[in-house]
Amino acid sequence: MTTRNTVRVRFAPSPTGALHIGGVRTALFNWLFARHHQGAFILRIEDTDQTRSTEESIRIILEGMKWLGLDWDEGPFRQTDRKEIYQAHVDRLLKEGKAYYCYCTPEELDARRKQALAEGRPPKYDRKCRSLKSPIEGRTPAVRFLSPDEGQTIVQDLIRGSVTFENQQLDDLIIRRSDGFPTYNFAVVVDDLTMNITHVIRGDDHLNNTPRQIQLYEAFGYKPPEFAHLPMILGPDKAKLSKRHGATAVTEYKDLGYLPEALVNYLSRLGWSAGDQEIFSVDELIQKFSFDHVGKAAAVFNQEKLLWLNHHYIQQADPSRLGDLLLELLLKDGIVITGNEPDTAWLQRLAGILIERSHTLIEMKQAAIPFILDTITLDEKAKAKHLTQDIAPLLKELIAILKPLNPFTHSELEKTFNDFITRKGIKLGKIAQPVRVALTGGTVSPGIYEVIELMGKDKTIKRIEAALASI
RNA sequence: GGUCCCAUCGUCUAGCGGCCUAGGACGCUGGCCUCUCACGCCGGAGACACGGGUUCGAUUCCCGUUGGGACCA
Repeated sequence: MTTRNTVRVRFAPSPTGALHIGGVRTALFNWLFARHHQGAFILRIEDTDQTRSTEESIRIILEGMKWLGLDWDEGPFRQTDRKEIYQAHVDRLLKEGKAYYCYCTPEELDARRKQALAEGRPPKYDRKCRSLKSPIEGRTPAVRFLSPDEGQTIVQDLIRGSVTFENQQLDDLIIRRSDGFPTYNFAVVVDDLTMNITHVIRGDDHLNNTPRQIQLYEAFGYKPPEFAHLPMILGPDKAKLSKRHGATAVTEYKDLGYLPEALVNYLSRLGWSAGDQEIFSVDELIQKFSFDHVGKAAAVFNQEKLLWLNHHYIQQADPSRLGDLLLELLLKDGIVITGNEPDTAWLQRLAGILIERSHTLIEMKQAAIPFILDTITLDEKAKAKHLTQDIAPLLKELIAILKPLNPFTHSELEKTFNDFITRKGIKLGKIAQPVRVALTGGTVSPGIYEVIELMGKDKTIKRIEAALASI
């Protein structure tokens, strides 16, 4: 193993809420890159904001990652466990004269900023405290990084090429707040360099933070890692994706009946491509992923396409898995009671006939209900249209024919129905639709023979009788 | 406001100077199939933001404009 060249990447979410779509995409690209290069994927929890961080969020994030199959090799590390490390690094910069104490209060800073603006000067920190000879009594200082004020800092980005920042534009970053906590930009650098991260892959909302981070690496005498800033994911209104755009948390997608592979496939194609290919297995993604084909422009999240992919993966899914997932949802809704589960093989067959019409597992569950429940309610419109007086005699006759039918199978049913309509001189639709309404309550269902076969003789006859009674 | 980023069909994207009368996918739409709805199959509408350059030749390179976005404040 060539340690020197081993790729090490990390995903570093803040546990201040659910695991969001944008975060998942960042995690996914990191993970794909790591797996592609047989490197390490490290999970780090950025929980220094203790007022907003919760254990519950951490749990939800880990659960979401597991659900998607994004396994990590190291961690989860927590920033709150690493306070001494940040402290040591602050001390080092202080000792080397690369950082200094700042006693300015937010009010003072704000006043001077406004004044600078009013006088037409850039609102940059004026380094007032740098020349301070002794501490100001009664105040706890923050620590600022003494950043170079000449020259340029160039970010070499794997996606964007080189991006140049004038050092003059960057002011002396606070690295430790007066409450003793390290600031975000500082903690990230200390973490990434102590964890030997080789590639920092994150959203491009961090691009502007990058030059100051590079300066910190240099102050510590380290070579900065490679950077790759991914384009943002937007809502349909082209604003940054947020809660008001509907479901944004991974757990919501799970609850909505999406398969993890659909979400992974969809997200992988948001900002990345491999020619005309749309469908990718995880192995293919790992094999084909590279930054060469990651785009620069932000991408709008498109529910419809996700739905299409979900449908695709439902159709591809293993029947036993679908049966299990279906059962899980039915139990959750109390449609099926524990201890009274339907036969596994039967459930799998049921799932099998429902997949064509199911874009989500929830749709599948809905369509499964008439097959499980003892009684159903007929849709009023469907009933009015198909369960009419003139149909009643036909249904009665049909019951008489079905009762002795054995075996009660698709092919036998098809034969029976064909004989029946030939004898009656009617089209199949004339009888199939009323039967469909009687059996499922509505006008939409899988093929009528599939429905009848799976429902079984007893239920079929009972329902047609019930429908007749309601006419 | 300052800094930085971005710009191909409604959306995701292919395109890395001539293969482009711009390809694929979702969505939309016409038709076929058909016991309903779907699935599937066949077809259609639909884009290089604008203006300058560079070049024999620009979607592709450069500059500007416009329009989005992010970060900081």
